[in-house]
Amino acid sequence: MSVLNPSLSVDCVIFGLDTQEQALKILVYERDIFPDDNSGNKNLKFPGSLVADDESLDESADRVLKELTGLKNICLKQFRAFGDPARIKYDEEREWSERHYGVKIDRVVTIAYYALIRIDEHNPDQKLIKDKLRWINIDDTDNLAFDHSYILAKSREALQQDFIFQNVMAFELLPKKFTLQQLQSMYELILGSKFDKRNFRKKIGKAEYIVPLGEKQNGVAHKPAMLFRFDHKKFERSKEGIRNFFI
Amino acid sequence: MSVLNPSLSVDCVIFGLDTQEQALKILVYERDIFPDDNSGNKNLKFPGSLVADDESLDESADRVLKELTGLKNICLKQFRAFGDPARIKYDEEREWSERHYGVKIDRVVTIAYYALIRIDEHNPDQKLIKDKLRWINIDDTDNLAFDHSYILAKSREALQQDFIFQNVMAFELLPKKFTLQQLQSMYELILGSKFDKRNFRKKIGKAEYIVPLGEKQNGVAHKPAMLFRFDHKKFERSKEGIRNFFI
DNA sequence: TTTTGTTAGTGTTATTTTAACACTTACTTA
DNA sequence: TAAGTAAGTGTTAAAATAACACTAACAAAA
Repeated sequence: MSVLNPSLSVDCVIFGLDTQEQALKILVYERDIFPDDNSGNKNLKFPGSLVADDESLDESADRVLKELTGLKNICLKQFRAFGDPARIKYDEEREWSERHYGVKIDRVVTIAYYALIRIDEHNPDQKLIKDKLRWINIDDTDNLAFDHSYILAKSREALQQDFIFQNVMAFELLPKKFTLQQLQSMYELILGSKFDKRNFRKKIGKAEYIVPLGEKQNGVAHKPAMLFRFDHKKFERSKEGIRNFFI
Repeated sequence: MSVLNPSLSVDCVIFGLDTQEQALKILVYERDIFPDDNSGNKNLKFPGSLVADDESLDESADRVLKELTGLKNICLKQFRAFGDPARIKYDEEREWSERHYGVKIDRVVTIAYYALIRIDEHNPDQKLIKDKLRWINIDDTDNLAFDHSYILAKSREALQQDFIFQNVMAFELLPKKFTLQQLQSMYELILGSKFDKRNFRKKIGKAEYIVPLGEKQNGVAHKPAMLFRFDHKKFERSKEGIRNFFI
């Protein structure tokens, strides 16, 4: 594989919903170039690499994600390019990049993608996990490598907008059968705010793409919840009629 | 100026509101590589150029726009990168690019920006206009150069989303003093749909950042309209409270 | 000076949506 | 059988939406 040029990369912000802990996490790759970085997260970066000369940006993102994490068939969404000349902050980072890629690196413009996945279903490659990859809580991400904290902030904005506009398949985040509580929790984690349970359920009741299964949870130490499934076709149809709020 | 690399460019989609004609237009640059292109628009492209090695992407877009059109102090918004290996469609285009930039071109990834301006205020440089630059109606843009028709389609989507989310200063499009009819027309042109006049005005009445001036139009052959102005500070403040629609 | 043409401006109503709020039910485990 | 836990449910007041048609004020033409 020959790289398109040494100045263009893709980076992947993978959001994972941890249904157990009810937390939103991101997948980071651990470098070891700052051995004594106890406080910050300077060693943590998003999976990313240089773009090859025969692939589109989308293809590049898919490939890089697969190579670095084992994750495939993930719906990655490009959301922004980052090209500040000073986005490589430390000399150690530049040196690490040059060693890592085996090319001279001056400046790298990166095209950033994000994806939403369910941690317990799409698990990254186990041997990679042990080695270099980690899920970390999204609120626990100060001072990541390069400008990756900034990239994370922008990816969250994009995610929230896309989520509201239904441009994003957030339902990948839930198990096939889910409860309304899990659904609400997902909304709250993505949008970063809390909703009233009854009002939330009233709204969901109108969304014909969330269909009750007539089954119940079992084995839980409380009243068992109804289970629902998500109807992709109806969801796609429902996307049409959204241009009603302005100003 | 040395280029960062010959594979990375910026392109600027400049939307201009023509208050007279009440039309939304885009600014295109005319090449002459297809002398007999009578039907299509293969010779028309957005202003764009290669990124220099010492500038950020945003700086590059500002510079390129200024060099090619004379426009400056325009608020450009990055919305997407385009990197399909086949986005240069014709050999003639590749040859033109190589002649034009004086470098070998294989493939160019471009970072696309858009801006909204008022045609009668920010006029592009007159001598450039006569030569190479033209405003064309936005519905009149089939088959532009490279993948620029696709870029245009994506820029409109981004514009509409940003407009609804108030991430964009659409009020740059109007004269300092404007009528509600002009305002409504702007909304309709950007969002591509029509609104009821009375309901529109009711909504506007609640937007405290659109303030009546107590003046009227004059010289018009009908009942003169009230004039309004736009209050930037109040607008910025009003942006905070938008996270109320979900699902 | 009157008429004509043109756009500005305005209010009501029925329907839908929102937001706030608290108790009972059904299950497991102790 | 009691205690603990999350599920599930309805009302109401306030606000937002959507549909709808006539009069007012000006310039230009007759």
